[in-house]
Amino acid sequence: MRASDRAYAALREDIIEWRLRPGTLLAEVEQSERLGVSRTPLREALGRLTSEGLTTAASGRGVVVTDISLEDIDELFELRETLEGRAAALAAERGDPRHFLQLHRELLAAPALLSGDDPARHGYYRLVERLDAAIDAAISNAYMAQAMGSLRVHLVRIRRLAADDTARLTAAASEHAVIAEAIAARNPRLAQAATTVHLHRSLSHVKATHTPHEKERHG
Amino acid sequence: MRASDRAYAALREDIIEWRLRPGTLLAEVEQSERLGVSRTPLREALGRLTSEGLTTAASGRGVVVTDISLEDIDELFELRETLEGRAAALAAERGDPRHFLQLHRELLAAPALLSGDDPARHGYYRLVERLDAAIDAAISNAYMAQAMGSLRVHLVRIRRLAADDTARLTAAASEHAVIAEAIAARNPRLAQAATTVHLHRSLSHVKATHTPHEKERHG
DNA sequence: AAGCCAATCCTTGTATACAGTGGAGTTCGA
DNA sequence: TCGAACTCCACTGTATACAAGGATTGGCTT
Repeated sequence: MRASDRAYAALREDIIEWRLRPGTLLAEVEQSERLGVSRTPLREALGRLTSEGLTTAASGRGVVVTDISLEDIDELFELRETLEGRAAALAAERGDPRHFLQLHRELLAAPALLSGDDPARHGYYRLVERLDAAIDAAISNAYMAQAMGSLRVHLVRIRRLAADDTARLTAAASEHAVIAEAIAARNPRLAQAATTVHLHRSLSHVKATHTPHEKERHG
Repeated sequence: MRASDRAYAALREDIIEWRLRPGTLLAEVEQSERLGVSRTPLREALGRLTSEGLTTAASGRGVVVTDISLEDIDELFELRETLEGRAAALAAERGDPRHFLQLHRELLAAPALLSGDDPARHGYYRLVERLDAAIDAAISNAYMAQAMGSLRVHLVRIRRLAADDTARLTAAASEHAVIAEAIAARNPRLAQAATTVHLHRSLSHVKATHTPHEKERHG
């Protein structure tokens, strides 16, 4: 694996996992020494992060980790509703019903994944990722897939802000199940509506859990 | 201006203007000599182009100019309809009607821009860009603006494929005028519908003019 | 004392040298 | 004659040295 890939992956995970908090200045020499690569591949990694929006170029000082506020979350979900709503509708038109029926069944059984001893909820999130991937594959539109992919980077970052308690994840699983069912039934309008409902409930949850911490300072 | 910016701008324009055709291999030394910069800034430029999708990394050989086929155009317009349709609706909800009324008036007068001696249609395209910018500003959503911006890069590239004759541009101007009027009237559904109509007619025109040349080879 | 200017330092931006890997071409064997 | 393997070359990937620019801090002036 290339050194620039390692630096990119390490920095990306540090930002997503909030080990590098918004506003943190990433100086080239500092980070290159920390990650054990030279400045050249590190610069490439920073360039990729900046193009994704995870970092912002600060003229003359370096790059800083991009801030993500409540306003950003509203904007992010507005775009998300636009893209994922349409994606669900297109998947309903084009997808293989059997595939989504299978995902529907697994999503109905998701509470079992949440009750077990899996604090990081890997099993659950993996199932949701499979639904996303199935929708991506069904619509077979590279441009749309790329647009949604660049969105998901920021969403994973937000996930860390929300207290994803078992109650919310159980509800989310059933919302996902409705989406999968609508796609399997080849009902585009229902699939889009179910996606809209799910996203609004997710957003409400994030804002409800995050607002109390709003006053804490960062930097 | 930085050398990497110059290299980026030069390569980007070469690709958009079809001076560098799809499939062309961009070797680092070759391009760095041609553009008069060293390999380091050139690599940064290539990285940016690749993240935008204008070039694709070919393992071990370098980067090649991304192909853009008729299928791509369908996919591109599918995403475009999703994003721009929603953007028009949001602009109708949030924009300043006076601003869009002004654009509406100018778009009605657009045929005058097309009849004059301006072979590159700069005046016309500038007016359309102002409408795009006004919609962007009205929705005030950085994520959505970025998504639409990355789309427009590819659209400019396609524009070169279509024979933008005066007849089509005159029709397009009147379609744009309808969109501006709907936004000014604060009618989101009409704005979205007008955008859908406009994009479908644009797509039909592109496909009608491009299909005859489909068989020509490139590389 | 406050504001402005200048100088210095730290930072990014660029060039180039070097290493490693992948590909293509050629040659040998079946 | 065709296929496969090996070798060589060219290209990318990385490191480092150097240059240039901006920001910050100190001193000077008002």
